[in-house]
Amino acid sequence: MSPSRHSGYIPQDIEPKWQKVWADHGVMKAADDSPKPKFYDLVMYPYPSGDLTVGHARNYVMGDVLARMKRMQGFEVLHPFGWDAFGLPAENAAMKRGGMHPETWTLANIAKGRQELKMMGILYDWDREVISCLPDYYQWTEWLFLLFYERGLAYRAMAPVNWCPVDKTVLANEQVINGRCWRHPDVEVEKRDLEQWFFKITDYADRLLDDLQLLDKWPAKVRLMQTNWIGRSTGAEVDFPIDGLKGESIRVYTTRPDTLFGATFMVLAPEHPLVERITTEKQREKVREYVARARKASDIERLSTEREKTGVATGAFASNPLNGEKIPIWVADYVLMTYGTGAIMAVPAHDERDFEFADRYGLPIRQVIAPPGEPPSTSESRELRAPYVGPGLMVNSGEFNGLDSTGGIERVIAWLEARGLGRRAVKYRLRDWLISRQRYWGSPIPIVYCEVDGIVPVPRSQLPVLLPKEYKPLSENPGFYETTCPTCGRPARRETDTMDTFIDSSWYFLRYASPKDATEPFDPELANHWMAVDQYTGGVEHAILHLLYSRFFVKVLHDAGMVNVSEPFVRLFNQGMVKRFGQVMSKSAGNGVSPDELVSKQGADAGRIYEMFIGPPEEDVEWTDAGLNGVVRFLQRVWRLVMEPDSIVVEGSGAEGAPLERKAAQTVKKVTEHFDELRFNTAVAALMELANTMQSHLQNGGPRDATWESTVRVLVKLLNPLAPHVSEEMWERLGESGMLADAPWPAYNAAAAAVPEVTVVVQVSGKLRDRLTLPVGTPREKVLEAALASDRVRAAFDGRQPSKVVFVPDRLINLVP
RNA sequence: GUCGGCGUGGCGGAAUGGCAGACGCGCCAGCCUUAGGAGCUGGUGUCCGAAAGGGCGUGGAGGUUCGAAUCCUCUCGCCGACACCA
Repeated sequence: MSPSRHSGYIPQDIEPKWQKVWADHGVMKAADDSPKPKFYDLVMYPYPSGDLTVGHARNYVMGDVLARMKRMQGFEVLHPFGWDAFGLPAENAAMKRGGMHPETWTLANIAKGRQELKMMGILYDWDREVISCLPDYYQWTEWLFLLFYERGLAYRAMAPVNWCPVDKTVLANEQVINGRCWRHPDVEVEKRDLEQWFFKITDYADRLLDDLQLLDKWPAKVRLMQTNWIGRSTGAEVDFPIDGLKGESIRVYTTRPDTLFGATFMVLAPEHPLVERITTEKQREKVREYVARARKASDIERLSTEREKTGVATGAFASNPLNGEKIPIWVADYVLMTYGTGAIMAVPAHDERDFEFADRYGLPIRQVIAPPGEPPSTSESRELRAPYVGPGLMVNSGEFNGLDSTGGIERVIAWLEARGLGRRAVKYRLRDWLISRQRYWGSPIPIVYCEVDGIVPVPRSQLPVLLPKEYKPLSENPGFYETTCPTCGRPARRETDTMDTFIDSSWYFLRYASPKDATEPFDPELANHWMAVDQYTGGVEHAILHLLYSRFFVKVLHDAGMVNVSEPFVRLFNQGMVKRFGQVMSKSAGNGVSPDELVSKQGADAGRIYEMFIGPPEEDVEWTDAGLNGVVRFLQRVWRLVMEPDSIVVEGSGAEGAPLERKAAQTVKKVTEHFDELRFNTAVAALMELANTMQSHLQNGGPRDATWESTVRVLVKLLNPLAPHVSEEMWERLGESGMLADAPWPAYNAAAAAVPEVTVVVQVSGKLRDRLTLPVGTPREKVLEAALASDRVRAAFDGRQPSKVVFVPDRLINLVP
């Protein structure tokens, strides 16, 4: 793009200049001991994939705009950046490049990414940069693992785990989507029984759920997603004695104790430990065959709701503790071993799944809840067409008949508790967090296995457990795993799994508070100073994973006395993605625009404004070159207004100055509020309006007086967070002293911004005829007088007189002829 | 299936319950130019009208209100999350 005929400004001339000035002055360095109020402005640290496009940059520009404004407003702003640098893509990329070390690839991408962010004019306190794959970070990840271990929150267990056959590692539940690997939507995960490390996030389920209420500045959607993910349900555990096995019973969990009389059979999950013991001789072969088949089936098959339910009778019976009735015990794979007790009482009349199963296998269906307003069906027949799952009146339920089912829940629980047959219980969908990964490129788990002492945590004095230089699986590297027991000194074996990278990212925001601390993960005093994060910006894809894990970490650290806050992020914002040609922008998709390309053509400032103006920040937006050109035009017009006002052709003569003054004040108000609310698109629009007003002012022959001069400075200042280079350059050329980045944000002049008038809507016969702008406090008679004086109102009356005048709320009068 | 969100010009989108369409893109006309994918000016929801002005308009149908894109009910369409969690 060539410069226009007007001299204009050339971004390539001024952008590097100011970037250097800001760096030399340490503009975004955060002082720990500042007397100013703090503002912690954080963007989710990215994976250094080497694929940074202007699409990703949009997120960082948002953070930068806010940081720059908050700084000018007098806050001590902490605006740090770092890299989520461990993880599989580095290993994959390294393998593709013939055995290159993942670290080489990762650090090269980081160096490049850092440059690209700087050329966009985005300012961070780079002294606080965090790189999760370097020992001075991951040694503290190890340290924190030990803390979790000491607090009983890290345990090793044999469990059926999700195994991704492509990545050759296990996955957390959160990383399995519809039974497939989160990284490979085409690859089904397999079930394997393995000894793995878990973090006991379920211990915190209640607090993670309850504290969501404190997060009133989070999107409701994210809170809802976390609520559903934690999935708390309340009900009762009930023991059903097994026929012929004295003293033994099957424990089930139900949320509907009120339907207990309707339990006509029981179902065990195929993996249930009692299956083998209770099955009768006659059914043994069938049951074994069924269980074997169920174990082999993938989760995708098992969890499909489309599929018809299958099952097989064990031949055994149990008795209903409430009425002693004998009911058959079945095995079916629609019951999951991983939820509740792995066994259910089936109430086909009031549960859709049980109904479907009973219907298929001809099992009895007995109504025990009558829908409100319907006569209860007296029979125990199978005539019911569909299960009724709502509340109602308890029927066929012995002594509980006639009770409302909602209250009945409590009554039945009390009955069971009094006799020791059951008890109130709370269950969660949330499972413990599987953190082991069978990969090289991650934080080592600081554990040693000794034949004598068993599981031995590596003492803190022996941290860090360093990754070996040689890139090959840790389990095939004797130099790494051969060690001695820290307790007894005998030969022992190191844990060769590494930690899920989501552990690294669960505490990085704390490390920013004291990134160079060599004695602990973070300095509690500094962490307490900077926490909580005032503004956290990142993609919705982390609504559950990262945001739930981070909340869990902070609660644990809070309990350990290391931080005061119990929630890390005060305000959360999920930005939309940038698309181009209808697809999410990325280098690999071939539709990416690199910061390089943008800066060398239209300049960083135009790009920054365009990213903010392109659409609402939370929406996905489409990048177009035409739209970008519009912003280039806007910036050149601003330059002309500020630097070359003489070049604007005057077509009128004389104009009042008052509108200019008020417009400026209103723009300050709008831009300040819109930035605070992250409504960047409308903030840009407000600045465009101001520029348009200023241009009209000159074209109409308005004076370039003191009002004009101050309006110019307001425009240049308000523009600074969005287009820092060009506004800084204009500021200097206007002869102002000091950097604009250091100048105070324009005063929020409420009086000037407020409209001193009130608008009165005049209706005649219920139809809007005119609007009058009157001074605040105008008496009623005067309002009426003004209304009747209006041409439009007179025309509506068509010569007649109003017969009735109604003053309805403040801003309206209603005239009826 | 369950839960949640969203439907406004040719396009992206504005609008504390108060003149719908700010701002920008695109398009049209004019000016300026040797030229323009540069710049400037004006116009641009739709229908009637030369104009003034008026009718109709925020997916659809009702409702609340003096007044609804906005609040309520139903409905259609799109998008997202979860999906046998007892």
